Amino acid sequence: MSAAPTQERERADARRNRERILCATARLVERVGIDCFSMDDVAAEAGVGKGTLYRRFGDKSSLIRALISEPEQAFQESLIRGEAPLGPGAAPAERLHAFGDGLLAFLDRHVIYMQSAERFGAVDRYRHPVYAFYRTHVALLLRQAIGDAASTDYLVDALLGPLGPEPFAYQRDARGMSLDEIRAGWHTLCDAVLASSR
Amino acid sequence: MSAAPTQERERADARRNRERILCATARLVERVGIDCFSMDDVAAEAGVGKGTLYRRFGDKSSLIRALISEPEQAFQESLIRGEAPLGPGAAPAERLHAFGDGLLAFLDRHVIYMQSAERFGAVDRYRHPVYAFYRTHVALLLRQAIGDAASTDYLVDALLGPLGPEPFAYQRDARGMSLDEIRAGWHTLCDAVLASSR
DNA sequence: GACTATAGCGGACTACGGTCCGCTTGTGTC
DNA sequence: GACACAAGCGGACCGTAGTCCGCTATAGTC
Repeated sequence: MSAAPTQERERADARRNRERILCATARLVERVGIDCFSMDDVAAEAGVGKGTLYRRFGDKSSLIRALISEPEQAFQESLIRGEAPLGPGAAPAERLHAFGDGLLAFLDRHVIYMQSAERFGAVDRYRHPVYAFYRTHVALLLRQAIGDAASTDYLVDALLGPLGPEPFAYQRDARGMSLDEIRAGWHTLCDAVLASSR
Repeated sequence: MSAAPTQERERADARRNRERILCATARLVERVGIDCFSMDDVAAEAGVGKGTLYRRFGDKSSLIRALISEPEQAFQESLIRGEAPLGPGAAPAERLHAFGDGLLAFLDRHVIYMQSAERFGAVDRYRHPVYAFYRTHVALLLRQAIGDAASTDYLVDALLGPLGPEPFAYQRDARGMSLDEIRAGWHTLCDAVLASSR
């Protein structure tokens, strides 16, 4: 429970309250489930005022995302500096497949948080900085793999589409697909796209 | 402004109020823009109580969707009974392309409503009956075109993904793509998927 | 240790979506 | 036309996300 100081200097009470809030939120999620607690509940559980909550986390969406910020940042880190095939060193096509596997594994664990955060979020998934990050990554790999065609940019979004929280949750929970089936499906899609410009 | 009686018998005052509400909503949307009015505003503008609003439309999402229910139903109708290539009579692959064009044209006109409805909706896009309808349609065409493989079902979702309100709005408004560029991109994706199993 | 500027705090307040329930009005029956 | 009854109505009410601003605690300075 730390979720990045981010600032150059953090006052002691601020730090204490940030941790309190994150712990309280995690406790509430475990006790009553995600989506079954209000921001007032969090404030009460943490023993802070609502103003403090919003000063630190902006909105409910950010608070929920903060709960999974560590694994999310770790995944992003491993894309840039991790070991091949997720990180640099492998062939672009191979890295692309590894990226899909990695993101699907991440979703399989954290999708409830992602969905909840999205429900309360002011910006949709596509406008979120994290999407821009993934987009850049996939665009680079795709261009390396199949070169630069008019529709390459579009195909990036097409590949990222099924890796969003809603489609994933739909496939897994509503359609009852296993993680392996979803993975296999995405690899088929990925191969189709990779083959399209060759 | 009618949006389907749906029931076997509708009382006169109920009908009158339904029309009032729909007209008032349309007027508000035009005056202040979508998302800039509350349900209280609608009730006041229509001259009815809030209870009436919710009795007829369930929630804000449904109210907004009701505004575009006529063109939406017309589009669905043309998929089933319309002229080829959108309706029956053309080759599956051709119908698939026509479906994408048609849905993108629909989105281009109504995406603001779709997004707003989704923001307030209790169920996400994938759980909405309309998605199930499109899904069945595309699944049928895809199976006719490339046969039944393990991942065919997944590819249906992959094809429908970029035809959602959020990705469309992102591509058009945030990325500045023209409708033609988006169309071309989807056709590329569609062709890639169609070629994948041949 | 006293002083000060300010980052941080807290909770009353607002706006909004949605519910509830007693009252009204339309409709079908005689 | 009178009656009964149910479909429909309306607005007070509730819970929740998010704001605002006067007050407090902290961290540097001397």
